[in-house]
Amino acid sequence: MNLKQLEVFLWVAELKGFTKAAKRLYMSQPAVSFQIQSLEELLGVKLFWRNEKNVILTEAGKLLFEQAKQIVAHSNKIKSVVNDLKELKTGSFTIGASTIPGEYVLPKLIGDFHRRFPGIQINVRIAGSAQVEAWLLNREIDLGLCGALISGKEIECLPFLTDRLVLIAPPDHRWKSGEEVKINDLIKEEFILRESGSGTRKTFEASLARSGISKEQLSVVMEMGSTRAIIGAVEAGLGISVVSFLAAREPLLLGLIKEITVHNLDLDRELYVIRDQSWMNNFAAEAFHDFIFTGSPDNQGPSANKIFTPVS
Amino acid sequence: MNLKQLEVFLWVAELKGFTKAAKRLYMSQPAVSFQIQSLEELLGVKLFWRNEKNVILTEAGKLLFEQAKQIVAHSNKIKSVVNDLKELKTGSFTIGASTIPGEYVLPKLIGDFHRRFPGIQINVRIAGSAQVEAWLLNREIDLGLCGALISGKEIECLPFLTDRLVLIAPPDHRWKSGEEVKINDLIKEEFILRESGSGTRKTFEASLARSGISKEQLSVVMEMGSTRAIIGAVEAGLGISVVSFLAAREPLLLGLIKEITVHNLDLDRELYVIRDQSWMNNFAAEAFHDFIFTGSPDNQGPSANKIFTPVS
DNA sequence: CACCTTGATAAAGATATTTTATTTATTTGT
DNA sequence: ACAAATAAATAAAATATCTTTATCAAGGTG
Repeated sequence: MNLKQLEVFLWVAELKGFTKAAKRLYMSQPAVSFQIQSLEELLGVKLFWRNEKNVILTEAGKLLFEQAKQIVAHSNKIKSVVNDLKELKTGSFTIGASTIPGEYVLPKLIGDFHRRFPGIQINVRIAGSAQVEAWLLNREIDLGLCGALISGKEIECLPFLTDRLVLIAPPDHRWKSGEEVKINDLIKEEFILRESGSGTRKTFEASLARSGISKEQLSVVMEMGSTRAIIGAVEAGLGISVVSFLAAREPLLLGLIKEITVHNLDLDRELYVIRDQSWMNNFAAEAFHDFIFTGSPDNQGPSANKIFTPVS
Repeated sequence: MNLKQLEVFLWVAELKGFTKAAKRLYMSQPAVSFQIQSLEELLGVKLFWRNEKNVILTEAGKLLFEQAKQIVAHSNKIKSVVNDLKELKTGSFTIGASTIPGEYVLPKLIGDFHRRFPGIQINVRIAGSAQVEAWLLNREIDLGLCGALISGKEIECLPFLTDRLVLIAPPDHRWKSGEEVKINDLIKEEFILRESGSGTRKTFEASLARSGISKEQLSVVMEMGSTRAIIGAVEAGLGISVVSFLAAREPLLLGLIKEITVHNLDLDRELYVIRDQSWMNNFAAEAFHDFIFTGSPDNQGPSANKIFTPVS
């Protein structure tokens, strides 16, 4: 059997005539006869009662008519369903993000994207950078947002946002807000930091190393797995810290903590979108990837991209 | 789109390989590649992620997989549904019958037929012979059972059962049960008869005419539309009548009425199956038509055919 | 590094479908 | 009733489509 046969059959039944169906289908009448005959032969029944002046469905024809309508409709629907996928009217993808981009960048991005493409379901996973990379290689996520790369051999990695780390201190710290201190002054302080291996910690230690200070010279009094918890600890006067500006912004504005500038210490760090080049493209994931750089058309890009210079 | 493409697609997806699908489908691997490519081109999406060692469905492929399974299953079902019709596992037809065959022959026939072909739905209409013929020409019924024909030009008409009319009288009538009376004796009697135009009445009048008695010579004291009602009236002593043996049999056996023989009066009459030759065949109706003559295989024909000589 | 498996591609060959031309049957208009 | 018209069937040629054989390229394996 064959969809062409069914389609021709439906039109012959609908228009009650081989010639009429042929015109409707832009084919010759013998071709219609041929399709109907081949279908009748296949099924072993006459489908039409050909007679004086009219062509009428037999019982088997009536039965087939109902079934064929459904099949042809269903097969046409396939095209539109696949098209919906291409046109981002439907679809889904999974994005993984490390904590800073996941908590401070992704929510707004997702919000804007969802407003633009309401039919797309987005699944989000948040964990450490290493886990995000593992998920990607494992093909459990379509895209990742993270602060640092580990292996990176098969992974496409594009910077999409420049974050910077800021030195924060409790409001009652002897350094004044906005004061510029020297790098060596840091050695005397007590630090509360994210665990080793976290993107933030690695960035900070790399910056110090560039300024000739080894990580062992710092006095780390506490390690915490959550940037928000660290900020809370700094607020409480337990020590000072270096955290992503993205996370510190609100407590800074509220005066719960203060920012200290360190002379000559470069604390900028890129945030990256990562993607497995060797894996297939998912329309929605690709659209989101583009969206990260271009932003929504009806909304001049995610706010994070405005605050920090977007990097193509 | 085309069912072949979908079928090949399903097997490639199922077996996760072009070569494996090719073997399963008894075709060459390039033919499989061709079908998948043409489908991908048609839909404008990649359906498989072809890679080292494995072939994996893309998102669009997964979507298509679900739809294609249904379509292919549905199209396969068509063949079996049509086959059920051919094999009389399903189907329906409408039969019309005049009162005598409809009430005394058809019930048993239908019962036997239904036992033999339980999937077939039978619709029955009962009315006068003229109405049955009109229904047939109007194509409202597939078959008809009746006692007499009117036009008959386009109608195939086969006798399937010989009925005979019997003269019945009340138990207390002066004629004795089984007594043979002369035709002229009938003129002195008071008759209760079916209406003019009914098969029974026409047969009776035609028989009388053959014996030289015109219908005006009879004294008809009552006309009734129902044979059963006539028998009741005869029981009650309102007169005598001539009715189908089929209808009179039970009251005769119970002694509620008695049968009188009329010397030299031929009251046999055929019952006919009628069919419109110029109309299409319905599998179930045709099977029933055959069944009327051959009877059920597991049940030596309908009892009516045993009591009266069946006529081929 | 030779060898095997898997899918893609090209070109020839085989099928299937469509068209043009014609036939048959029936209907319609005069 | 007879020519013209309409509708479907059929035959043969033309075309389109699908399949195969042969071959290639890439990746994995012993």
